[in-house]
Amino acid sequence: MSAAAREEQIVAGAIAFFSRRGLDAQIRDLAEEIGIAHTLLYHYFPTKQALIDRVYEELFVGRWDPQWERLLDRPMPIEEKLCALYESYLAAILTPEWIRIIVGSGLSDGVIPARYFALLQERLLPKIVRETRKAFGNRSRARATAREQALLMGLHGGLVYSLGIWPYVYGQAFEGQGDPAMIGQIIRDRVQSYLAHAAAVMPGAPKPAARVLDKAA
Amino acid sequence: MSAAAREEQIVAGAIAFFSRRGLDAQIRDLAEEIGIAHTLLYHYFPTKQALIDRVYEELFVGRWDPQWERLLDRPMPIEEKLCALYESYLAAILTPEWIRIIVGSGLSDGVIPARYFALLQERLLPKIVRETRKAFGNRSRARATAREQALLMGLHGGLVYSLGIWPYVYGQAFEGQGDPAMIGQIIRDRVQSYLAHAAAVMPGAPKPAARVLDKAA
DNA sequence: CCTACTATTGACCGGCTGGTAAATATTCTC
DNA sequence: GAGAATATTTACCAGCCGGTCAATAGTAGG
Repeated sequence: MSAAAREEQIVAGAIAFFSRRGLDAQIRDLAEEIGIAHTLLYHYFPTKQALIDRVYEELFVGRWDPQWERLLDRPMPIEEKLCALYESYLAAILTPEWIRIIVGSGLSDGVIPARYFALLQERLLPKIVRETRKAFGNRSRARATAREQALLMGLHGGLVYSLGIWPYVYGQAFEGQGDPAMIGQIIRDRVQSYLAHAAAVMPGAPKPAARVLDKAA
Repeated sequence: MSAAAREEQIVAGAIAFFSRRGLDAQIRDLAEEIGIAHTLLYHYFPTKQALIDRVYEELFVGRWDPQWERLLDRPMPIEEKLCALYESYLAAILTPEWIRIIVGSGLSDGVIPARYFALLQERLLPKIVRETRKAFGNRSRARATAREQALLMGLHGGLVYSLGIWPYVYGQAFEGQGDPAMIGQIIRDRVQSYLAHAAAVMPGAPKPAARVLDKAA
């Protein structure tokens, strides 16, 4: 087997293996799963950490799509924009490998989430807040308020949690899992739910704690 | 030191230790942290697993509050009901120990989340769906639809993710962290966002994919 | 005090861990 | 097809892991 092909096989095997068994799992087991002696790994990667770094590159850098940032600048209704963004974003990250490895890394040394969320917080989230404001006629360029951030994290986290962590970390199935149409419906519902309350948390919004639904109770 | 006090000290130490280092961490390190020989642990717990089981009891069974189920039956506006429920529920679970240990267990054998979420899915979530329907005049007793479940998981997951996983698993601070007033505000915003779209996903709701905000874009 | 019980410890075991060193198998080049 | 380069393996090491065992320190009751 050629060196390049072997290396790819090792990286692919490592992604599958570490996502199932955690980054602390033993490289001897990984080697056995691939069908090689564990020492051969050291021919391609100097240490276990180097292999893990390579997994990070493949999974988190490699799956980041610069289109996501540009998508928010396109002239579309805000709801369509957010739905399109999350359809594309979630399609990239909602795999057992991505979810389990970033969560596992968060529980251990946390370097992977630290690097990844710096990217997310810098490139994507502030832009979403700004576009949300624009959609409601709010031209403010001020930094997102705590409430705006929290509401957006509710949208973002709600999707990642229910479609990623829930099935792949907790092993809980949900109705419609694996059905792209249902995923699209869930995204749309969550985006609409986000937008329905977005205006209330923007800077200069009236009556912060108004109970909008008393009449319905 | 009395046997009972020593045992409590060990359990408390184990909760703090395992939450920081993961359930795979070595009991020798735990013993050193407590200030005892690691063999003394075996005087109080026959195996490492027995100690972990005890941690589960203390943390997940011990913190479950039967009031949560009853709270949903009280005659209050739905928004107040959900805010009160999540204030109390999140106060119990939003600690590094609770969050990190349940997530860590999910990544390894998954027995703790399996047991815990069975409780949640049986005792709390269906009742929330039913109360939400009632608040909007929908008397249906049918099982929650996939969209209803997903929207509720959006509320639930959005809160757990942004207030629990984000800080305690990913180590990302958020504005207002540790401020009870801000937590209350975030809960209220998320509950209002949930309720604002709840009617649209109930059984018999009109126009599933209507774009409610086109005009705003 | 002495005895019996229990809390606590140090020494140790077998198996596993990341990593090294050297030997062997394979492939490529001329 | 010889020789060099490299892919791959076998044998090994030092340290760590959960767990056992027997010895010691401490304490409560008579």
